[in-house]
Amino acid sequence: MVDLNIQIAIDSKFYCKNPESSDLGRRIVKHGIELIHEIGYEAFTFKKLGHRIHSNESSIYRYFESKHFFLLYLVNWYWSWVEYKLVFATSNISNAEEKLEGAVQLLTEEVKEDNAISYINEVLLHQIIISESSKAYLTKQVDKENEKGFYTSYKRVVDRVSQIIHELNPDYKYPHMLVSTIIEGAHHQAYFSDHIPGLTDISKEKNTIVVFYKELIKSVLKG
Amino acid sequence: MVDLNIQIAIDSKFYCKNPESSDLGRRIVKHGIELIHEIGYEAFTFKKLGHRIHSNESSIYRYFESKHFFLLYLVNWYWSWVEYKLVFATSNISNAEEKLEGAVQLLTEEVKEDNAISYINEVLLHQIIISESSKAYLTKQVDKENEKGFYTSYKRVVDRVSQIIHELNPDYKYPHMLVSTIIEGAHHQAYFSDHIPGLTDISKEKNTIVVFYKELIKSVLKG
DNA sequence: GCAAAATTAATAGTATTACTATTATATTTG
DNA sequence: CAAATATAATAGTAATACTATTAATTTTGC
Repeated sequence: MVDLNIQIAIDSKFYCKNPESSDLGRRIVKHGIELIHEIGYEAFTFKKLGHRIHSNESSIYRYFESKHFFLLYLVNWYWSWVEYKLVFATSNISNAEEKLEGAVQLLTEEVKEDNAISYINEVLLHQIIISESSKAYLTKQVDKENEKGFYTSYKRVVDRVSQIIHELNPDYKYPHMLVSTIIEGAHHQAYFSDHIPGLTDISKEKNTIVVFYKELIKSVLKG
Repeated sequence: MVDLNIQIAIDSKFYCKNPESSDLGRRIVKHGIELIHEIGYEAFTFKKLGHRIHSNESSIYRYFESKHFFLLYLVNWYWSWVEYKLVFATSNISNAEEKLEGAVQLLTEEVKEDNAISYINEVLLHQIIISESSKAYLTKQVDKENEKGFYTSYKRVVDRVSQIIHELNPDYKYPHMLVSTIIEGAHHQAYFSDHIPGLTDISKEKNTIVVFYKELIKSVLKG
């Protein structure tokens, strides 16, 4: 995937001060991703992050209201990035079936290369999405946050793929459910195959997950 | 579903002292479920629970090592209960297709009735499983805990349904992935339809989720 | 080049959490 | 009815998830 040093614009509701606007801000995001990846969201604190980047807890709070908002920021960044890749990967394909296959590929495959230009390591971020992102919405504030549009970037991705499904099969009644089942499913399967393999059918050839969901969506849309 | 006042036996690794063995233990579980349902896992503490049942934080610690173990206990109870229902619902059906349909029904439908005999409210517990259970395994200790068999009751359910799939279609390569995709998917869809409806295709008639996954599994196994 | 503004760092403090340890008081049971 | 066990009460700890204040540094606008 060719990345032309893109800028992912993140809505200001996710931060106090835009972390893209300063060196400190970018270091917070970069090392924040690394630290969450290393020790997990529960053990992650702004104090530890401050220490790691030779800065101060209180300075990080000037960028992010809380660690929950930091996670929301990362999740949002991720889905905006996926949307960008999705548009790029499907824009000049006219055949809906091909377009859908490309989309499913993108949503279910491992992220393997880090775009070294940006300060965000997409490989690590993808792993964080798999193992931590549900903690962003499995909370008692979900309704309030949904109203405020905190999950729109995720919804936009689901919507775009649903539209492709609609092109291909206008009678299919559950495109959104199908897409979100595949997205969440691919994340779960990746996590399970690493940690609870009894819940999957792992094989050493790596792209079992992609094959499984490509077959699945084809069968389902055939009816 | 007729429940003959069944006893779900939970492995002793989940508790310090068996909560079924005393009135206090049963009150801890009963009101623990209610409290987690009310305020969510993050805000839930043994101190609050102790206060609610007019007992003491330290007394609860004699039953459960930590709130994480309390959640593991509940999750385990849930899957043991589902396994029981699964065996009951499929045992005297000889036709594999019918059996599978019954299984999918059971795994994707809403739990609506509380078996008032037991001290566990299955309706609330099901809701907790939907919104909190992934927090039991999305942790950095998952590998250690999987080794110790903390997720075997979940695996057993997945295995049983996978076996039915195998009966029906011995060539199908991914029965475990299909089953765990459906189980996790149904939970997600239930949560999304309540909280982030843009990710689903909700309709007021309630059993959309059941219909969706029954159709899905049929299509997939047809190939 | 310098003062004002803005940013960052350092320090201290708070309420709460997730526990452990100890002791006292009930309750059960042999 | 004494001994064993269960429960309750109290106190204490290190860490968390912050807020507030002040000091030091950097940026910028003229």
